[in-house]
Amino acid sequence: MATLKDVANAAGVSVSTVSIALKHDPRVKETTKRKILEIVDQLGYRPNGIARDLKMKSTQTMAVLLHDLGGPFYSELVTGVQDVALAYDYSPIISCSIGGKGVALKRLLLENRVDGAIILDPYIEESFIRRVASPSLPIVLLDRDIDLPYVYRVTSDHEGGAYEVVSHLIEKGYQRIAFVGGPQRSFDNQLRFNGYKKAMESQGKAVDSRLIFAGDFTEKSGYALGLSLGGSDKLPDAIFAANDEMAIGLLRALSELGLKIPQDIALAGFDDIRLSQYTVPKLTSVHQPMYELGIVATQILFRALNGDSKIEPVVLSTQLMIRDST
Amino acid sequence: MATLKDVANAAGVSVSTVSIALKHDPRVKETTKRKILEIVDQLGYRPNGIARDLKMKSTQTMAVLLHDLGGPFYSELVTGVQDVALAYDYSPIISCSIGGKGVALKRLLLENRVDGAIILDPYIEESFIRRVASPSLPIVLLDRDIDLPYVYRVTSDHEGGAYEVVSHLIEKGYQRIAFVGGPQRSFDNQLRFNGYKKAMESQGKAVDSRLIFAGDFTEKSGYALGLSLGGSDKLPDAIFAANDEMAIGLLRALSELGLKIPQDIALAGFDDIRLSQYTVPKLTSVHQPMYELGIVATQILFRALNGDSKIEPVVLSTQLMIRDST
DNA sequence: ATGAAAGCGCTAACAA
DNA sequence: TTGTTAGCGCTTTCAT
Repeated sequence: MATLKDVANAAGVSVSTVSIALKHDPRVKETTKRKILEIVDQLGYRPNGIARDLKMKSTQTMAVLLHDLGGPFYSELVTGVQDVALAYDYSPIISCSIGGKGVALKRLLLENRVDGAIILDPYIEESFIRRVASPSLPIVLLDRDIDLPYVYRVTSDHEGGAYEVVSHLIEKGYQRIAFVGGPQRSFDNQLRFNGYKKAMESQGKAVDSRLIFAGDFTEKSGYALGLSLGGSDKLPDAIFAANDEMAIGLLRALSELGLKIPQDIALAGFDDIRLSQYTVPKLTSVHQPMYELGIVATQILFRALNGDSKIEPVVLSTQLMIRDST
Repeated sequence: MATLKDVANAAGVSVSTVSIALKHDPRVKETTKRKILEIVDQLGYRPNGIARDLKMKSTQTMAVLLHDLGGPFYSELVTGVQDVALAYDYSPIISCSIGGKGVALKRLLLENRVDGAIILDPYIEESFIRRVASPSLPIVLLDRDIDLPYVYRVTSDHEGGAYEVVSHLIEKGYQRIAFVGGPQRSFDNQLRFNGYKKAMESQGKAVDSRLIFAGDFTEKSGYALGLSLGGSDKLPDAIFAANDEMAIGLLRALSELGLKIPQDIALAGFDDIRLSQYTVPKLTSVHQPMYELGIVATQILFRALNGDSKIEPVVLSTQLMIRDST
């Protein structure tokens, strides 16, 4: 692998001349520059970014840490991130923690291989985030509620979205509206539950604990719950599932039990994953602005990178997608 | 940011002692080590990976270059990559080219920021790949047919999968089987067409050019084609779409036209995306072994990284998923 | 217009 | 058991 020095030697000039010549610095004569470029080509010289990063103390790279790539919105999120990063001449690199035992995490964040990070991963521990966040490594945290220095927050309005969809159910005249939640410790889930609760209470409906069920955000858990629910005698007349995966599981189970949706029981989800437009009936859901989330998160990261530390948490509005299941 | 030197000074020892102490090298006395560790903690010292990479001329990092993350299989692929990479103590970093104008590509591959790469992106140009592939940067190319030094190939058996699904249609008794293809220049598409052709010819059916249609792998193109096809007088009795997206578009269009599937017309896709299990009727498709693809690609990359350059292209078998649309 | 030299933070061979 | 030193490939200040 040819280095700057090799090029310099071959061209009969010094490394510094080559270095600046490659930046098209006007200080170097046209003729020498041309010669240098020729040799670069001939030797197949490629700059060593690592050496450059070391010298510059900057990588022009930011990490986007996702739990897994399977989720339906990551693509949109990353597109948003990229659109902003590009303008700053930064490259986002994506890493998913699942299965990686945190090796990549450590390499990227703990060992200064990136200038900043955007994290959407409920499984990365708060202690780790606390440890790595610093003025030289600001972190934007999505969908989590952790208040730490050098950590900035952006989230969708889970509570508002849930409030809206449940209000919609109430308006439609449904009386006994069940909530099928995800993991208790999930921040999103809590907010969605809060929205459910507030919507119910604002209509003078007390939250009935017999109408609260817990799944784990998987389709499977929704399916299981749907089977037991559908078989019980006191069926609710509507269900708000805290995410679409579970809603789809519920839908499948209830349909198999011969229940008509929404006539026998209405069903709404959250996330607006692609599948919800294809189920029969199409699923009412709440859309999260993932692209905007990516945009905003990245903008905030750059503000922090530029020394701005007074950044308030941002909450982005969701959008209710009314379809045929309600 | 504290450096090794800072730690050394504070501990009253030399940098090399600190350096090896942090690797738990038995050469350094327990007591000094303990003191060093204490200072490390106190100063919040974090090793600078960049400096290390420079010295070591190795990043223990590999790039996984995807076109976008929206695809349904990337998650599985990456999981496969990670499972193998972990065993070699390597970290995969993912980058998607879409929208990035190749900035990230250049930074990663051209400037030696990774030790190797796995590429699944039909839009990265051959000339670029040729330029960057080298003994010190081997590349594993997925689903492409480019024969270059230091470039190794792994692909699903697109042709075989297509052959199998079309044979299945023939066995079922369908006579006029149409092919709805993707972009002409797509390597996958060509192979799938070859499979279609071979299956037809092996049954003595000539390929009828009036039964060959071209879309662009999007649902939208399938939908448009479906509308025009469904409205024509000479409807085929089965369609093999070169991917599920188009098949789903076709399905939607044909259903809207009141055609019954598979009674009026049968339909099969390719890729086995998640959605195909949820359409009505469920879509017959061909499953690609994405996880294995990730595994095999990564294994090959490590073989190459270890100096093995005699590596034959690998083709992995697909699996026919017969569902209700045929 | 070009060169010499220092130094980014680390590792490892060699000395002590 | 610990320290000295050179050097990875680059950028940049200061001379010339």
